[in-house]
Amino acid sequence: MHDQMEAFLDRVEQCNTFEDLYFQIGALRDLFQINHVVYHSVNRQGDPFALATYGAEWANYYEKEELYKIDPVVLSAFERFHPYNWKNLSWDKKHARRMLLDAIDGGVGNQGVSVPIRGPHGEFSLFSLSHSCTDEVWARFVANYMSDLLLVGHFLHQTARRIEHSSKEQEFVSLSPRESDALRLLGGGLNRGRVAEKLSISEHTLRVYIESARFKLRAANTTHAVAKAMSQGLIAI
Amino acid sequence: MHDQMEAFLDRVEQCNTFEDLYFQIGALRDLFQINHVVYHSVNRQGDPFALATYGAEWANYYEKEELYKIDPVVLSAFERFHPYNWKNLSWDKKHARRMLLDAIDGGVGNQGVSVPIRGPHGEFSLFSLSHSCTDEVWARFVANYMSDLLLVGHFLHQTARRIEHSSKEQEFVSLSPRESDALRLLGGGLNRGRVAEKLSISEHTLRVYIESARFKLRAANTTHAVAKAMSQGLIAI
DNA sequence: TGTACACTAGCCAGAAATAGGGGGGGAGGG
DNA sequence: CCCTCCCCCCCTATTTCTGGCTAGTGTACA
Repeated sequence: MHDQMEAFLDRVEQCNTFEDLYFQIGALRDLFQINHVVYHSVNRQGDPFALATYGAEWANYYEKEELYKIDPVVLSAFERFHPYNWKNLSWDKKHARRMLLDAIDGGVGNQGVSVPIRGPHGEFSLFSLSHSCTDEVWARFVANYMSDLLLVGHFLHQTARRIEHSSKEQEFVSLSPRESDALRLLGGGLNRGRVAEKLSISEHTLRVYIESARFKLRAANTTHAVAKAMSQGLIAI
Repeated sequence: MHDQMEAFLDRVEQCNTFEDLYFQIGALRDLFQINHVVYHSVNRQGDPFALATYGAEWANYYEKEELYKIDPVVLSAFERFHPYNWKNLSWDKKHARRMLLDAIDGGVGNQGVSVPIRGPHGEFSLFSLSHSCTDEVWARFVANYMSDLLLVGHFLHQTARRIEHSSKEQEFVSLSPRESDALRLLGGGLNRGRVAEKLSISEHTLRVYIESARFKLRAANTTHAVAKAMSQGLIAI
């Protein structure tokens, strides 16, 4: 199995189009002999993007019903670092439990595991496997292939971002130290007076920084600028 | 080697203190037979934290001279997703080249590879190996152990955050749908008038949501509330 | 069958942020 | 040498946000 995984990772790295990648997603499903494999970007502002072995039916239903708003798999992804078994999420809300039943009906399976993947500039993807089996069998599967899941997730993302970057030129903003300091402190709840005090500059000067940061980030106001800077990984609160 | 890496990852997972982790860092250096191993958080504002096999001399010098401000290894980390060989960075700046010579003098080695690791809430760590050898030997080393480096980096970070989180407890809040809608749209740059319009409620009502969200999140103002909600994964911009 | 909480709506005064404009100094790269 | 970018300071007018009140409906849960 280990050699097969190495070979798989090599094939992923050699993909040059999303079609290639989609094919590898299917190959991985066959390799693991499970119901489904999904890789999708949970990017906040970018175009939604997904490679999934799901049928279009479930995908459309999911999209239309805005299930990502209540899906514990997606919601908890933002909090997680390590791959997580879907079994360990909180399914006690009524909506969530109903969604789970819908998902099982939709052929997704009653078991799943997701790997969160974070890149520069706030890139965020989720790599998930789902299957139908008992809790025990699935727990063993997850434990056995933990390392492989991490690597596959990483290489899928690596390849996806290479393909994406080759197709379009993206502009990344960078903030000057003072600008990011200003936004960070503002995001920390300090008002302009406090921030200026903390940075040992006049409030007027501070304003220049905030405005230039807003301009760079194309933000409508301070709150927007802080939110954008956070989602692009430029600052951390 | 593969079995040894698996065993190593297990030992890392079993660490319960930073001292344990530091011991494993040293063990990894011996396992790879290289000069140095470092794991450190590159958090922009948070408490600096590092586990390194370096001597205190170089570490102090690095810290005192604020070399992280000009170190290409650190600066390019923010842009990278995949592990990167230090050879491929831009050392053409005058400061950078001088720093490199200092580092070689300091026993760091003339070769290195770094693995960027990103977690929730803007966590950002760097896991680096350094050594003294020829470019060719090092390139082979990096290529051979790429997967291992990724896994070790991941598990080091995973364990470090577990140890850190166990020492301080966090409070979890939950927002009502309207509250999170309000914060999400505000974070998107809309002003209160626009948000109220979009949610089809009066601006006065919207304010109640913002204030209750602020209260729940213990935020000083709207910007703070949005930032906190984002960093806790309650909303995504 | 309360009790809690989400959701809705309004008013007012004061504090804070934004939108424009003006100025200057210094460090680094082409 | 110029050009760019970062850094620092000041003014006024307008818009927006915040904090302090009151008060009704509906739903979920114990």
